[in-house]
Amino acid sequence: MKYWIMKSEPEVFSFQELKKRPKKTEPWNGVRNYQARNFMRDEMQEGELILFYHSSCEIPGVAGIAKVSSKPYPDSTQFEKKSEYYDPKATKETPRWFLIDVTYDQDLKNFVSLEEMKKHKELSEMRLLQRGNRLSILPVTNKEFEFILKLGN
DNA sequence: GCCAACGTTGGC
DNA sequence: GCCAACGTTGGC
Repeated sequence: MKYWIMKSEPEVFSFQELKKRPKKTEPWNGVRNYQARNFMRDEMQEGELILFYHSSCEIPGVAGIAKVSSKPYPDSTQFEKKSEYYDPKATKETPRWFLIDVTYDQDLKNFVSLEEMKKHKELSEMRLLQRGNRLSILPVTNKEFEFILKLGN
């Protein structure tokens, strides 16, 4: 069982919007970074828990808990000419971009801000907090996950 | 809006 | 295969 953190700009797609989806589920499309793709395609397993992180906003931080809810499959937006995520080098025979579905799991009582996370030495090794890190999907250790869950509840 | 850090592209 | 130029991310 692995744990993950996935970043989303709340103005584009927030944790609250995920919860409001009819099936509380959303395909995590638009990822165009190979490392992040590889996590989705090769490592993420159905049922694994995700810290849903809000980035590029007034108060960045973890907004809630989600879970992986599908096996990997091709991101359909790569084939759509009108999509901002269109990739002319991708074909249906050899798709380049894969994704998994993400489903709402649980709310946190409190939003756990980036500022808060930085205060705790228990989280000092988190990849999210290392400088220069820009990956939108990152693994989180069991201890880090539990610690953040505790901060939020 | 700035800028550090990094990923990607493309000429050679 | 190198590497400069360029683009993007994301906190501040």
